Amino acid sequence: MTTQAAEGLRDRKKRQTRTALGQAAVRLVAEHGLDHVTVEDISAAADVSPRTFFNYFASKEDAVLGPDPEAGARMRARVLAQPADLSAAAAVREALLAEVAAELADDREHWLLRMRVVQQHPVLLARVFSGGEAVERELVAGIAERVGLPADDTYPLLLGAAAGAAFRVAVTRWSSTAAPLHELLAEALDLIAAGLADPPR
Amino acid sequence: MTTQAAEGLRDRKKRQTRTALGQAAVRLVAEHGLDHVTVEDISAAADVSPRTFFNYFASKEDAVLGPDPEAGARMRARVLAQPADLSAAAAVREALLAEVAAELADDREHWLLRMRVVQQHPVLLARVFSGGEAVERELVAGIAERVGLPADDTYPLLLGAAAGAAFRVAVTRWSSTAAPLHELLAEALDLIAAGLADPPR
DNA sequence: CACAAGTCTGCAGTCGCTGCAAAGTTGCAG
DNA sequence: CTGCAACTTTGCAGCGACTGCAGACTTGTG
Repeated sequence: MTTQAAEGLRDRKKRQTRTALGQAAVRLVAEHGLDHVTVEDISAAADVSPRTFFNYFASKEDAVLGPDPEAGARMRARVLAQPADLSAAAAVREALLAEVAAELADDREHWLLRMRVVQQHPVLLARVFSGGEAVERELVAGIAERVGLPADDTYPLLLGAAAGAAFRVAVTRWSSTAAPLHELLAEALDLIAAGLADPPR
Repeated sequence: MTTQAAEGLRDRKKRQTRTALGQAAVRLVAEHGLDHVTVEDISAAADVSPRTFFNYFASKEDAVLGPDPEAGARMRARVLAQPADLSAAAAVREALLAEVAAELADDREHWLLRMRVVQQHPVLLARVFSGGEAVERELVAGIAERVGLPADDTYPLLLGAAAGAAFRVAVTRWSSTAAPLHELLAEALDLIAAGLADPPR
């Protein structure tokens, strides 16, 4: 998120390089498509050697998605911070909406562009939220803690996976409508909370 | 599923090669782990050239997962075949349970081994069911048709994604319990149908 | 200023994956 | 059963992702 004040030259440079790579990746992929952009291109645009690219990201896809290692911890904290009278599902709903809002407020341009890239490359969709990623695992841990169940119980796993599904669907739909993302996300989460009952005709 | 009677030598050989590759892939990966097995190893075990491997599967992962191009159509048909008085969510529930039962009955050994491999390699988990795969898209199409909504409406997309999530969670849990898969799957689907309400303490 | 620790880079190599064209098989019509 | 058309297999050449290693360079510290 926002940059810490007390950090040396070294760390600042690292951060700069990382975001330079991430932004170059998103921009180039948006322009030319995922597999018309090589790691070499991205590195060149960020003015580092291709080898250095892999010191920052494990794969080309990671550079586009900008993993954000703190996102998991944030989601976990958000879930636990919701009022105690909310059900777990409602807490996850609020946490997710808040996270998306915060993310959008922080980095708007880059985030929008990234989402646009993702919806053009479904390969990436699976990795955005769910898929054994650290984010979902942390979220599941938060849910488990909140409801007092082990993290490998069906309920937390499922609520976490369902939240991921709602998020992906919202992003997917977002590409084909004019509606703002948070509305689509809220709609999806509500549908799930209603047990996916048949929609009104 | 079961092999057609009327097919020439040519097609039979193709089918044989495909399953030989698939089985070799699963077996070797189960023994040595996903990235200690090369495409060359798999091809050698199936007694074809590495180049031929790629005439059958687009990637090493595909060989392990054995995409089954008909699975999507089957799921779609199953959803539409459920009694009309069932809600869409219930129809999906029955369809999924039936598919899993049929799959297990058909190919038991190979399927069990494959699932075991998957749970050891979370990278594969994302691709098993969901993730922009053809299966989920067909399922969504079936749901959409059943409820009379366009296939890019939130409801069908979400129900399809939720079914995928339930499936993945069931497989995940399956690895750490003694319970049969269909029970875990039913439990997960029921939880979703209940709107993921807080579990009883 | 010197030294430890960390970072960047080039190099060499493995593996996944693709296009192409030659060689081998199978299906079929005559 | 022969010869041709259609299809499959294979080798080859090549790109690009990704990794380990070791040396050069930079930054933090006493």
